[in-house]
Amino acid sequence: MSTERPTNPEDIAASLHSAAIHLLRQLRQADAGSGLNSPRLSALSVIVFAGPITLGHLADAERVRPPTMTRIVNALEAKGLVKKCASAIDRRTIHLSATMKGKRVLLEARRRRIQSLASQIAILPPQDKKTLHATIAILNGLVRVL
Amino acid sequence: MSTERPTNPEDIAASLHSAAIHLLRQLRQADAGSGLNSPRLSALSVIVFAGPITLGHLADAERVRPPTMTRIVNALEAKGLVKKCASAIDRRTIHLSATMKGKRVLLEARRRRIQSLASQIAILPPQDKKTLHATIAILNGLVRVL
DNA sequence: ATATATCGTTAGCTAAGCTAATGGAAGAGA
DNA sequence: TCTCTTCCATTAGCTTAGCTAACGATATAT
Repeated sequence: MSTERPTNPEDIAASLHSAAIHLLRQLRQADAGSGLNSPRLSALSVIVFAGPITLGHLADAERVRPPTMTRIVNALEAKGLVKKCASAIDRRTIHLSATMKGKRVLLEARRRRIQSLASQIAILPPQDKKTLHATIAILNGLVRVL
Repeated sequence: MSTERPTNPEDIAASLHSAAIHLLRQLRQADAGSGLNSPRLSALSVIVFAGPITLGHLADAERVRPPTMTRIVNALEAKGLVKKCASAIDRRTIHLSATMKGKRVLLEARRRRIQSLASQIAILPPQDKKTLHATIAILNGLVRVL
């Protein structure tokens, strides 16, 4: 008897993993228009959506060490996309937030990424759209647990 | 009237994008045990599953330039994970394939990634598993078109 | 036979990954 | 109040990865 079963957790996990890799690899192609490379775009994204945020938390969120994030943030600041504010409460830390320019650049980059995917989703049968919608809640639950 | 609709393509696209990012970021944590960094692991993965493959095609698949892939492949070869074979047909090209050691390292790394995800999927309700299973086919179709 | 195109490599640049060490600041304990 | 420990981000210094341009060897077209 085959172990290939529709709801075998290992098979689902492997296929989800593969699909996510290919999806992001494709979507990343649209980033060339942003003028930022992947690590910078990713950091800016977290600052825009989760800011203000400390450098340590940002490094945690991006799974890199603080020295690495220091350089990335310095580059974003030099481009006028991010600003640093010292904390009045704890002067060891800095609070990072996006400038208006930074928000604009990030949202434009995100729009480019999302747009081609959205245009493909738009032509799917309604049942497929519903399936995708249901999947998102499941995936969000999985990611939170991991 | 709200534009937030369950099957609005933009919303689905944005949420899928975000979920994929978070999923892979989480899974990438398991890679530390492999002894390889992300670019090398990724290249090895393509060689194991799509090999033998030329350096140019591998660079295309990974969305980097040939000089970048040359260095990554040289490092993998130095570690005994990959071997290069000159082509008898076209002596400009080389064929890359994984060694037994390379396959072992990659499959072990992949097992680590998949395992934690599979253990979470295993405890989902059967309906959620079916939803995920249905989603994979849809996602594979989307990725192919992009 | 010659010119053009292709494949992968090398050179040289910038950026990103790391650890260790550092300086400044905050907190805990005596 | 002083001292020690811990915390936060930066700097230094290393390796690796990203790029383009140029190159040499090879294949293809004329």
